[in-house]
Amino acid sequence: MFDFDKLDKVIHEKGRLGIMTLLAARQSWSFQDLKGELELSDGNLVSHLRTLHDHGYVAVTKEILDRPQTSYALTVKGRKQFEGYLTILEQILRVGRPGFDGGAKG
Amino acid sequence: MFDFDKLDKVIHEKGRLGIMTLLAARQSWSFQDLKGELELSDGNLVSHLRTLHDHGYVAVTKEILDRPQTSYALTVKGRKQFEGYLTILEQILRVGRPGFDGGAKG
DNA sequence: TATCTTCACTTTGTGGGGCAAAGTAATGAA
DNA sequence: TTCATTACTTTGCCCCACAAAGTGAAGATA
Repeated sequence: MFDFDKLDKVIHEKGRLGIMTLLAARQSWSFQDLKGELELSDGNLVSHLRTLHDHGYVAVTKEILDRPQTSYALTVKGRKQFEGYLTILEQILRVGRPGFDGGAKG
Repeated sequence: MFDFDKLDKVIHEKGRLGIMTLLAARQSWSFQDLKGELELSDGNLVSHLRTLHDHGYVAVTKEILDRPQTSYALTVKGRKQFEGYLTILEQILRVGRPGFDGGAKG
């Protein structure tokens, strides 16, 4: 009926889902921009980004401009996984909307 | 940009998200049907259903036919909360798809 | 009656992980 | 040299998902 059990646990967590969605919407984000948009504590944000990096979903680029600035972007793998995740969200929307009948038994 | 931080924690858990989606798709589900569709252990399924019930999202009906049969259905509150959840999923789909530009800065 | 099964549920224990708070190294500004 | 900022680490707490095993009630079977 729908593959809810295939929802990627790495992505399916509010903080990381927020990060992944932003990274999917724009090529590159600085740490500060992510922090401003998501309202997570430093430690929390870093730790989610590390989790995503450890799974190969996010690439990290460190440089120093005026100040140190780390940038984050989706990897090919990350984008693919996120696409799969979005596909399941679409299933949920389709099934969960009134009017759907997935072979009702009673 | 999108209200990911408003995702209802009660709903945003794989097991309960599966339950809520099924309950939204059809008026009433027996315990056995839910179990068959979701492939959760008894204890796990009961505990998720209790959590949803404790939050007022799910109504429980007990009756005895051939065998004991408990049925579950969304309450008005549950449907409303789920609708709000789906709305955020739509935001995520819109923002997370290639081509979106939420006011890119770089 | 005694036994068995099914159903729905409870209890127990374990492990994982989100999260906040505080601390830190590196860099540049004042 | 003092301060602020950035990105990150460490520590600790607490919640909770999950599995496994046990329970009581009801009917079926013999």
